[in-house]
Amino acid sequence: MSTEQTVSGNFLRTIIDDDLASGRHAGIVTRFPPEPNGYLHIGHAKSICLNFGLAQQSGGRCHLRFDDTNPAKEEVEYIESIKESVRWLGFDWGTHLYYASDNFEQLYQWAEYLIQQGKAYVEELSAEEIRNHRGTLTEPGTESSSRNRPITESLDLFRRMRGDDFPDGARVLRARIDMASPNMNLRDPVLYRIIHAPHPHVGDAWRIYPMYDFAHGQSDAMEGITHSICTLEFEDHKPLYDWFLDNLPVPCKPRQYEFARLNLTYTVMSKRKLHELVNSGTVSGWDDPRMPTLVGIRRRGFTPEAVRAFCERIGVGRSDSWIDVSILEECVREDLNERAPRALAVLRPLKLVIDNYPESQVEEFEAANHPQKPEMGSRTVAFSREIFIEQDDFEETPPKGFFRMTPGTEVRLRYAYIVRCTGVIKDEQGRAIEVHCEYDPASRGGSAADGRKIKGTIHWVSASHSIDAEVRLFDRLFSDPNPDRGGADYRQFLNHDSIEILPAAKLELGLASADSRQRLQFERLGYFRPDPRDSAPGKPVFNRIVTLKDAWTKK
RNA sequence: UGGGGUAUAGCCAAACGGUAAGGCAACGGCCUCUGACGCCGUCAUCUCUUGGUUCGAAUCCAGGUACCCCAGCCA
Repeated sequence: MSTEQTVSGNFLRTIIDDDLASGRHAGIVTRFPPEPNGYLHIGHAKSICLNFGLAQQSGGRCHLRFDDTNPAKEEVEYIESIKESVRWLGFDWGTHLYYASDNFEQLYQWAEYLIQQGKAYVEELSAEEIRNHRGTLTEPGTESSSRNRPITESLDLFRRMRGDDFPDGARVLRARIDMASPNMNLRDPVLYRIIHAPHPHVGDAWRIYPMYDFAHGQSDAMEGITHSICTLEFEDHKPLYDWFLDNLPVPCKPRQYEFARLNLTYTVMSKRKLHELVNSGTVSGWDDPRMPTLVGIRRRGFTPEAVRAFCERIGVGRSDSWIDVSILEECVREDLNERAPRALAVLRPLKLVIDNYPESQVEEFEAANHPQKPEMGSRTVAFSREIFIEQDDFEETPPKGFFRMTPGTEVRLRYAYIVRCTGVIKDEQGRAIEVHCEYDPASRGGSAADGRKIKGTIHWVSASHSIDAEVRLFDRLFSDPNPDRGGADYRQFLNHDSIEILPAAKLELGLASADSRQRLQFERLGYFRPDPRDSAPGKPVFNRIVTLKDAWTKK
């Protein structure tokens, strides 16, 4: 059934396979149920890949359902962005797009049904009073006098709640379960509250809105969901989830299963904190390339393939886990190494003059677009007497093991010639501003005529055959692996060097017309792509997606 | 302190009573016109801990310990 890639089993896969094998279910139906109150992030990607992936692998289907039960926090903007991000990740819900709000009438009827059964009642205590009645983790709650209100009275009150007879907060509908339950969720949870706010999907049709607990399971049931997969913190809600399904005439009984949410190092994932980063101007927006949002990593240049590979690689379990962000970066490298054409670019230019090269001469060298993939073709790059090399590739007094350019030794200019450094010109501060060298005319193309081995190869760009471009380098948003650690203010761990803008990098000519759909490897530097928002025709602004692995600077 | 969870290598994660998969990282080596890529090798006598059952335990039982979640009219 599945392809050659052996997907290692996880506990959810096992449950589904068993259910299929035992005939408990003829087909699998899952759902991804975001609340449209913010943008999706990499943690959601894990859930999306899980839900859609599990359904896909078992020939079932996965629904996209908006859990839009709280109009005070939800917006159309988020609905659209979420749809866009799920599609970008590569998943298709087909015709199965749902909104919990489309079920409001049925949910309302079911709420009346519970009242009639004596299993729900209208409460007039304030939020604070309800809290005080709830008890604590170790002490049982106390029943409110509303609990024994006659059914007809609750029914009348509930209908008046719907009919807009009360202001926000004046009444709620509660389930009548057990104020002494050790599970706080069962201490007569609130089912409906009054909110006077326009709803992003159903407009002003309602004044009362169901709580998550009253909407989620029933919506699952109405959609015929077989496996309702959510994160661990909802485990305590499962008895409530089941209570509704057992006490209401629902068409089927989905089962809830929980998995551990994704935690990524050097970032934050809570919607509240992401909102704060955006609203405080710490980042430029939800799609800032440093953000863990899907719109952010998309703009940065990560591919959906890489994100999916990441979700596959990290696995699924029930123990709290912290995934190192370098695993995500490695997935991006693996994907881009295969498909990104190579190019030459110098980020921090240092002029190199080849003294014995004819003043006005220009040569063209052939450069492979991918060293392992001749089918990706080649291009020509212009070479002349004055070129730019990377500042990091020159050291007047090199550390041990350095085999780039240094006075007296030879180095290869990729695809061009072998040169020997003859000297350096420095400014008053002692910084190299111009390096001089002589080339070996017999090494045209980069290979020595006598077969001598040249250890170092550096990249370059011809001074008069290059364009200037802005290049943006991104680093982790936080300097601590876990900015949430110990309840401290995560903002104190902000990495103030998380973005570096290089205003005048030198790029080989062909890059002037680079399109934001292209992702390139700048040889020896990393993977880059033109920023889709800030690039202009003929004037790209490049984002560094991720660096190349570097065994040298690591030492 | 009530309830619900989780503990297998630096980070994830398999193993379902039969003798600790795999990935990432790390380390050593090879290759190399990208210090990239690729390739080869090394990497848990042991599964939080203490006892017990068993011919045999990461798996079963009992007791500890640590960490996470729950007292929203959020999801």
